[in-house]
Amino acid sequence: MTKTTIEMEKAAMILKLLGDKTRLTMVKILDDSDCCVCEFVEIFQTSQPSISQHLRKLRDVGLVKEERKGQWIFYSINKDNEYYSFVESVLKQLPDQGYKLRELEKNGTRITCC
Amino acid sequence: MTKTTIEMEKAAMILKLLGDKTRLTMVKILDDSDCCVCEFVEIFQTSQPSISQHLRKLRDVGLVKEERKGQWIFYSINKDNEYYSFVESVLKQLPDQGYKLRELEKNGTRITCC
DNA sequence: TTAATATATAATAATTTGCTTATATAAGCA
DNA sequence: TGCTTATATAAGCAAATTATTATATATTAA
Repeated sequence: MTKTTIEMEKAAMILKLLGDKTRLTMVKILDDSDCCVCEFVEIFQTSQPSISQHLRKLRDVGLVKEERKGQWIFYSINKDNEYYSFVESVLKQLPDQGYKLRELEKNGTRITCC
Repeated sequence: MTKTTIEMEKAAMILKLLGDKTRLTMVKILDDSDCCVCEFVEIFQTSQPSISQHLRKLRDVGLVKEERKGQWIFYSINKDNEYYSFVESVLKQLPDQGYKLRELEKNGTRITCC
């Protein structure tokens, strides 16, 4: 175990960030596979700005990082983040969300876009 | 491991609840020892209604329970709660907060009140 | 170059949250 | 019984959060 305890204030900040269904699901999905913005828009059936704003919050604390690939911007978990192990310990309690991406593939929405 | 995964929606709800420094610290403290309201007021140096309101949120989802002892009401972790193991998995990442109660003892604030 | 697509950002509005102040209730004590 | 202490609750308010609408930027394709 590489467990260094996290400060209470920082822990509360991270938990608040994860305490939103959309962001929590995003992070859980990203923990398995990189994803681009339009896929999240499809998955959550919500507006693009809303998705972007959630991603920004995650990015602002360094939990996720972005990488442009042509027209698209892919997000991925930032394993170098100081809170990564704390976040992982939460994520591993959650049910797998891989089916959400598989649904996209079934719809053809995944390939079309990314 | 008695790990039954928690639904995403419920997980987000619990994380939001814990995503407040005061509540997170309360729960961490209660995980070690029962505590009464006036002790929390002392520890967090804030108003009694504010403490009561935080406790109510924790109680409303069944994370903590109360027991009256004469004049005082003691709060404790509700280990029967369906989210208990999820919460525990978070709490065990956090630094021990026992020193906060020991400080009260030093001040005499713990004994005086409870 | 123009149009289309993907994304970010800014401004605004709606909702939620957390604190304060005031008040109510319950128990213990003079 | 009346006073004090511990706690809860209600109402009001300011700050924070989230979603929406509008607009800007970057890339690709025609």
